[in-house]
Amino acid sequence: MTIDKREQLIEAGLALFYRNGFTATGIDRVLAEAGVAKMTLYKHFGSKEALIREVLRRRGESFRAWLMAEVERRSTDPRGRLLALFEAYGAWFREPGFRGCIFLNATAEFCGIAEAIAEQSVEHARLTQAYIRGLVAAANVEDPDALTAWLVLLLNGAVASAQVSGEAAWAEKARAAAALVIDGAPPGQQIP
Amino acid sequence: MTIDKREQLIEAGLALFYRNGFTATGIDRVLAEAGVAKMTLYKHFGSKEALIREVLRRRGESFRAWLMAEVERRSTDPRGRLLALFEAYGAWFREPGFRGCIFLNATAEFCGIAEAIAEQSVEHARLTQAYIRGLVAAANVEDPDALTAWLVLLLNGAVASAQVSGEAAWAEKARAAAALVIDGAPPGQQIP
DNA sequence: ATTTTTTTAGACAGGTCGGTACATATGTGA
DNA sequence: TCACATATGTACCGACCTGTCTAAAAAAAT
Repeated sequence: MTIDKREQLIEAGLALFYRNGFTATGIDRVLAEAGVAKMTLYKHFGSKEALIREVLRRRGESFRAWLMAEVERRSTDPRGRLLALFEAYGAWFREPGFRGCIFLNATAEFCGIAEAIAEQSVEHARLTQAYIRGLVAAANVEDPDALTAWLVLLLNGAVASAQVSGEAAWAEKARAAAALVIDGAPPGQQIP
Repeated sequence: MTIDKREQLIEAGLALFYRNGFTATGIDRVLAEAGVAKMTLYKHFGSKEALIREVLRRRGESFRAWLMAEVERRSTDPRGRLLALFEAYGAWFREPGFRGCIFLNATAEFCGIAEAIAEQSVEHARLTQAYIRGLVAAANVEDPDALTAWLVLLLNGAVASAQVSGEAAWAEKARAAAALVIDGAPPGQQIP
């Protein structure tokens, strides 16, 4: 095969699930978009749920890679990188077709219903927070775990608020709040 | 009729839509739960979408009323009431069957798809923010709009994080961050 | 007691859902 | 050239979807 059918299914699934929701998107629409036969989907994934899981796993990988690259590109200063998180989110909110975070959306649809899918969101949150925790560690503050939690709260809040209101400016408001909690967090012991 | 059928439909719809999602919940399940005939639903609401809209409208009213009562009950001090928002949210997160905010869930399913439904979430956010704005106004800070936005971000972030992780403790983390931004916000001009 | 409104059960329509079966075709490597 | 894996189209399954219809029953109002 010149083109990997499996890949096309994941890409089509990502686009359609994100745009129209998971439950509302039928298998047939994914097949039509991917240009693939139904049996091929079930050979590769076995079920719609498994396809969704794989779509989320892949989206998590690429989103975190994108976020890290954006943060590193925007600043080299440890504190600047924390603020760069919010700038990257602002750019994300302004992408055409932005419809919130697919993991928060998946949680809204599947938490308490399809745990194997919801687990992907937990995992993405865990990995994203671990990355932010690393950025915070470089910023030398007294309580890095607390600051990490505050930044995560502001980031998630910005996503939710931006999705509901359609206003990407929530990213800048969150950035301002982040600047305040970063400065408000007492610095750790100075290295002499 | 001894019992109002319309009311039963709204209550059954709220419970089922919240627990299992909007798209995933069929009309028939709502009818069975409400103990009502199908025609009665369509006489009262005309469509599933209209029922969802009414469910959200009613849920918004009762949630905001509950939140206001909780905040007033927990503190009389202006700053204490801002923190009481987060304490009320913590109690909410710990309610059995908590599955996030039904408005954020509705936005995840319907934003960009069924605007008449998504609009209910926008309206709820608007009214909730107006209430918080009033609380902030009483706290006498220099930039009440900014503080309102920061509190909203932390509240929404707490809901999203608590839903994904299942950990209600995010409410206390958000409360700590709120205390920081409240204290970090310079006080407004003192009345002599 | 009679009229009027509301609610009922159940069948029905026209689709879509996720998933399976099967026989054919297409491409690949030995 | 032959064998093998992969992908194809299409039909099909039973279940479920929202919404409509009808004719009878229950309830409310007069």
